[in-house]
Amino acid sequence: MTDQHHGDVSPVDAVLAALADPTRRQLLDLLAVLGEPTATTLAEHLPISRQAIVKHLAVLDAAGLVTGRRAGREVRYAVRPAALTMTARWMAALASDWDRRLATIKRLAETAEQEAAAGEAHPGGA
Amino acid sequence: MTDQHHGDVSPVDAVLAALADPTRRQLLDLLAVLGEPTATTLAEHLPISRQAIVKHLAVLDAAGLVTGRRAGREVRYAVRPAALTMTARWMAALASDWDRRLATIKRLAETAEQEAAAGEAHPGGA
DNA sequence: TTGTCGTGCAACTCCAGGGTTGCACATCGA
DNA sequence: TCGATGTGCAACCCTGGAGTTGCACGACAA
Repeated sequence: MTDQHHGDVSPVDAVLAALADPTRRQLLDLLAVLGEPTATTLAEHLPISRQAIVKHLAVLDAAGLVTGRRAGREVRYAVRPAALTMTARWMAALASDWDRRLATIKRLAETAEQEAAAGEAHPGGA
Repeated sequence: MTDQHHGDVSPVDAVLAALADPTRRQLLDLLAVLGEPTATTLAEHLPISRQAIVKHLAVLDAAGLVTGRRAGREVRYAVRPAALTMTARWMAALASDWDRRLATIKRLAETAEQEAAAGEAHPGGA
């Protein structure tokens, strides 16, 4: 009933949920800056435990915003722009849809106003 | 430490948090479709109470995604595309930033690889 | 004025998820 | 081989917020 025309069910759902958390956004920024850090490295840059970071990375991974490559005994994480780009596009489309609808409503309102004015001018026009 | 170059502190924060909830997105869609409904009207279209809807509308309003106009004894809500557009742009910029960084990293890696190969060719080069 | 309808406020329940700690397992260097 | 380092798993606490119900207040119509 809600996302019939936009496909909300898609990754967009997970991406928005993932981006909702400030720590997660911080993590993404950090990821972009550090290149391909490990969870342990990231933990050194944030005031939370490594475990918390791993959980966040799992969420980001599920949203397709991040990938983890195993390298020996460590796991190197990197950012993935694709999902973000897709979501940005989704949002832009939604916004322009709203714009369209609002413009239509405004136009209708103005038309109705004019017709009302015309009705006032010809009261017997009923 | 996180939003120094993107200005994360801005409305974007609130917008993302607001969009994180599926019910809220549903509400936005409904808002766009119905034009300028009241909380009560919206409640008739969703499986939750009016009070819950009012709370959601408050969140959306705080994020700048919605406005409420008083009209007599009722309040008519309407969608506001501006904040969404802004957030979409923010996301797109972030994504392209990631792309830039990833490209740089990749290029550096390839360069290092070539130099390593050159080093192999001239083992005494140290 | 009275009844009705819509909104606003407040208290309450409930659970998802952010964060922690503790420990077991695997990998690397010596 | 052994110690060190990094990861993975599991149990646990605790707060935020989604949702509910109940009621008081304000605005409209008769």
